[in-house]
Amino acid sequence: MQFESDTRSRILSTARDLFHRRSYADVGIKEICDLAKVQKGSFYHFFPSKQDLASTVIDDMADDWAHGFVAEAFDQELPPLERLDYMVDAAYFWQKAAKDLEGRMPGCLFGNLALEISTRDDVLRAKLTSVFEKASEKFFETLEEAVTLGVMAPLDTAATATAMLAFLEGVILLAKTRNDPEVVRILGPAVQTIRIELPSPH
Amino acid sequence: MQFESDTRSRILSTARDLFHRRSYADVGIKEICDLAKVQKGSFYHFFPSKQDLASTVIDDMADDWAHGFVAEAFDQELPPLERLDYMVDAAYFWQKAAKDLEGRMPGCLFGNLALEISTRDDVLRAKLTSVFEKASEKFFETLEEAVTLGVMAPLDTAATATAMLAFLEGVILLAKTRNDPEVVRILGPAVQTIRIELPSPH
DNA sequence: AATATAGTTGACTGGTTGGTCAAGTCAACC
DNA sequence: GGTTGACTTGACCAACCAGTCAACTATATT
Repeated sequence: MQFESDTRSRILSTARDLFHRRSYADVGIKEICDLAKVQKGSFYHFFPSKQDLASTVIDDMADDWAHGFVAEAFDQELPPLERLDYMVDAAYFWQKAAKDLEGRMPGCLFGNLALEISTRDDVLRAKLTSVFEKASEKFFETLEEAVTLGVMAPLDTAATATAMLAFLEGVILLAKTRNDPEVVRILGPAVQTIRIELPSPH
Repeated sequence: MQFESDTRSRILSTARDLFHRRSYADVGIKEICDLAKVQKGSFYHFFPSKQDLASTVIDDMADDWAHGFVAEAFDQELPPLERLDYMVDAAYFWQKAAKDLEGRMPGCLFGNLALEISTRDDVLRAKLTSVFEKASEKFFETLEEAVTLGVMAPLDTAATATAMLAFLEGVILLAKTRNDPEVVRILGPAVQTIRIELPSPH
């Protein structure tokens, strides 16, 4: 037994790619197997069900994400407000690259899956909630630091962090609908203007 | 022949409801027919295909929407900034009502469909783009008025309008993922803080 | 060499999918 | 009373779906 069977990881990356470019319901296991050059039975040797595959895909992508450009964007070395710009830039370049390559803006895998399956599958919904939660925490830390450094007036950092994440998801949604990554570049930077004030004292 | 055949409108409202609560791919024509108490053949008498049904559902919902709470929220009588609050309130109450009734937050039908099918069907994607375009125009008019009245400092009204729409869609996406309409109530009002400045004259 | 186990193969199942169609019903009009 | 055309009926279809399975191979352990 290897660290990670080649077959398994081939299934995983193919599924991730197809789920991202199309949707959960629209991609069948047969198609995944064909593209990954794997037999049906082998698939079910590694994954008990399609739902379980989706669950693993989410974990897998969340991992890559956290160790990839999210880690880069939220680099502690960068001044806090620049991290927000970095995040927007990274989203723009990624979406643009995908569009240039395949003609279509795939959007955010997590956002896509969330809207598609969160009314049908509570297990996956919970998983996606926690992915968003973790992303929101990165924004939170960034805002806390910005406030501490005095580059941002005090505000409700927790709520604002979530609002910023929501904004980015919304921008990507709109950009995907227009199939135009430029939407991300134009609207994205406004993430810095979003503010939710602290509950007023007295 | 009536103004609108009862059968047709029964199919339409059933489909709209199911597509909204679940998804396009997850709802089959048989299920729509069963719930609408209509035979398969009758369905295909009125709609040439499932795609055409979806197209009609989008038009139908966009119409109801434009003449319903969007018309109310963007009422010319209201001060411009209050219209934004009204919009958020309306979204909150609608989502909350749906959740109280069925246990699930359905989110925004347009947003849901956009992420699910816009990489697969350009006809429907174009239709959704125009729905968002129209909504964005309402924000645009509101911002223009706010600037004219002097209650808002001059800014890039067109870009900000789209950004505000994106924000609301993102907030609803996150709320749906958490299955918690309160997210809309808490984050929604921050829509007023979003600003995209005019290109600097220098 | 014998055994155990991880991985692979591809045919198979029962159910569902979007969509078709020939045969019919019914009300309106000539 | 005959004809037209909108509407309805339900059986039917090929393709596809997620998932199963018994037989097989390859490798590692004893």
